[in-house]
Amino acid sequence: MSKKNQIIQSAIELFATHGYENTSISSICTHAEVSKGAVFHHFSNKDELLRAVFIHMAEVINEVENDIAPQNEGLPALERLVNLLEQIFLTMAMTERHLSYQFEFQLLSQPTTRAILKDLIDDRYQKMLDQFQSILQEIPTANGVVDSHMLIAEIDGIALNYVFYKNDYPIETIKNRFINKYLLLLGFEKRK
Amino acid sequence: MSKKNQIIQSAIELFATHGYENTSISSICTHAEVSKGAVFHHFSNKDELLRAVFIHMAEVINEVENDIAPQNEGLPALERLVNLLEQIFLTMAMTERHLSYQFEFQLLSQPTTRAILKDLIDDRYQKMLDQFQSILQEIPTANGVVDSHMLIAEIDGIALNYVFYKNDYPIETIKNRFINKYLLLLGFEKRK
Amino acid sequence: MSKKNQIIQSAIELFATHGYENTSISSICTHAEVSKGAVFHHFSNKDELLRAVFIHMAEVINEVENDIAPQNEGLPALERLVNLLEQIFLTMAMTERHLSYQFEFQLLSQPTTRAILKDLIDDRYQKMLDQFQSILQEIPTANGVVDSHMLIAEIDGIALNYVFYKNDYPIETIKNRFINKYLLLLGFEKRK
Amino acid sequence: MSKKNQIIQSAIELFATHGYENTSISSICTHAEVSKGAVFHHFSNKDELLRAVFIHMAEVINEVENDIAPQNEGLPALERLVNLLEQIFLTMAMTERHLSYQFEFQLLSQPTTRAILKDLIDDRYQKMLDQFQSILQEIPTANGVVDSHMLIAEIDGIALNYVFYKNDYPIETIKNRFINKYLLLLGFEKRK
DNA sequence: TATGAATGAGCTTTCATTCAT
DNA sequence: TATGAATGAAAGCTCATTCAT
Repeated sequence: MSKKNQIIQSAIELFATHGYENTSISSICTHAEVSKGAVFHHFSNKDELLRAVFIHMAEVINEVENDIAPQNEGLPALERLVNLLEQIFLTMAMTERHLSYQFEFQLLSQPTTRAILKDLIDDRYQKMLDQFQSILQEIPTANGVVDSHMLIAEIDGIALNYVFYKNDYPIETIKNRFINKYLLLLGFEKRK
Repeated sequence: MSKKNQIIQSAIELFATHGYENTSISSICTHAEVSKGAVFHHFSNKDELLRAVFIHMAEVINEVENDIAPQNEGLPALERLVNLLEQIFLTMAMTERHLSYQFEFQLLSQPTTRAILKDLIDDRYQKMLDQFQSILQEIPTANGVVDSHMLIAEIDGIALNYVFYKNDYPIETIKNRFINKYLLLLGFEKRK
Repeated sequence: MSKKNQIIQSAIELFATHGYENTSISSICTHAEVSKGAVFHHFSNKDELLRAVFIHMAEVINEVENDIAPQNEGLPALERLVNLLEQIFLTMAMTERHLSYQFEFQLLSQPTTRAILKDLIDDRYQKMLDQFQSILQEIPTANGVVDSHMLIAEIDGIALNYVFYKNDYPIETIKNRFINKYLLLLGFEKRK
Repeated sequence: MSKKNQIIQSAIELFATHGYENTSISSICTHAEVSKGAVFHHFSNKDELLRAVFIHMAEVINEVENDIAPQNEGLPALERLVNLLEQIFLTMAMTERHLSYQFEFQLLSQPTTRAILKDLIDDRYQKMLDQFQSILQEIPTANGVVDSHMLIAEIDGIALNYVFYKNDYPIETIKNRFINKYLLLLGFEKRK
């Protein structure tokens, strides 16, 4: 792995566990086993490193999603919606993803990091919005824009609470009642 | 207002707008027009100040809620649920509350602040859980525990997204569809 | 006990165990259960408190010595010398005295405290010198001035090492060989 | 000279003259003409700087001693003892050494510094003990362990008093009577 | 590319001291 | 006498960043 990648990997880990402000460049160097000069050679400053980290994380997530997405081709909208939600809850339950979820919430809710990443965050939100809208516009009972916002928000909220309360969280039951709620709202029958 | 209160007020404002880690005691002193010594006279360290701030915020919120709660006495469970949700969305829409919402998400998602406030956060979550459960247990079609968790999580998520995207956010329509979803899930008719 | 005395007692204990510079007025207040105002009411500043502490300690030591001294009246010089040395080693071995020995060495060897107490320290040294000289001048083989200085210095050194190495220190044997050395130097027979 | 050495040199001088607790890192920086960052780059904290200073001083002293020691090879024990004592009194009388003597007493008698340096102080004491014992064990009338402790303690005491009272101190006469005392104790004739 | 010594501003915290009550 | 809130200078230490090598 290149030094640049070592740095990004260590930064992800340390930013996520201790927070951006509480992670010094020094500690990243120690963790990544590189010198301070190396960090500033590859990234002009700490903010740029954070942006690189955010972009890297988005790429990793995209790869995973792209692996699954094609299977949805050609299915009716309702099935695609349910499949998408199932997939989202599935990745949410993967414990190795918890850290990156936590990290993202941190970046969103901290004023400084939010400002640094503003454009990237907005892009990312727009993509999620498009993904849901492209499905919902095919369902006449749906309010494409509003329901997309609502879906994203609610999933965010569930992920937020889940990753922080982990063990005791009834995530499986929530998933089922969550999907059923939407089926009913859109005028379909409950599952099971 | 006592100096101690001046300090807490300034801390709330600055912590919320710049983040806990990015707010120096010095800047709080300047803003509150007190000396550095005064801060450490009243709070043993910055962490304790944060806890005092969190407790103060919870008290203010409680007062508001207690003003409204009594009106719910004696009503049927479903009506109490809808009233509660209406009230939550109402306060969420009050722009003067946006800052404190943002602040809370920040505190929850930042590992350091979360650790400092762990007990207080847990208490607060438990209280919200109890509030929803005491209503839902009277509705046979509800799954008291699960639905309470889900309600809290979804409201969190909507608030999170709303306070960050503000102007463009279709909060009113979301509120209505949100409440309708729950009515349908619990086997009732949609409103309107 | 008066507040003033409470303060002095606490100051002795804390200065001795943590050092003068590492003992804050605040910690003395906590320990003595008095307010900060009380300390500055009785002592104009921290230096004056130190002087009061030093004077108090000297008084306590004097009282002990004066209890024993009269028994030496009328004895021949050599016997008075031996008795005095025996008494000094006896008090040195009292564990409750170790703290005040340590404290004194601290005050002597720290430039700041030494400066604050200069006059008191010099007085005290002069008194010890006089005490030994008044005995030694009656012994023709002694060099009154020099041997007094030497006795004081050596006793200091033994006390210094003893209080720091405590348990393993062969203080009893040292005492005997120490006294014998002086008997031989002054032309007398060894004891025992 | 490297910056690291500049820092150590300045620290020795300032610690010795003002005391460890009364010497700020800032003042060391000014004196050594380096930045604060440089100090903390080379020493993880003030305590570690003190340890480095102590170790450096011990090395310097060792070099001096090693220059003289070989001349003692092969001589009878009594002569080696006298030579060693002569040498110790000689270095004690060198005014440029007074500062480091004072400094050492300060470090020994201050609870905080003593704790920081505990292992180094104990090592150093053990070495002195070994040095005396290796000589005394060849003299049948000596009590190797006890007399070594006593010698160290008494020399300490004399040095302590000498460096603090300097000018008026009859150090030369004390030296002679000191050595004679030991000659007599060990069953030999006085010198001169 | 990469190193790590060096910088200096800024941080949290401590503390002797003052003063209105 | 006694309190304790308030002050502000100064402490130890951290850290992003620069730069000669």
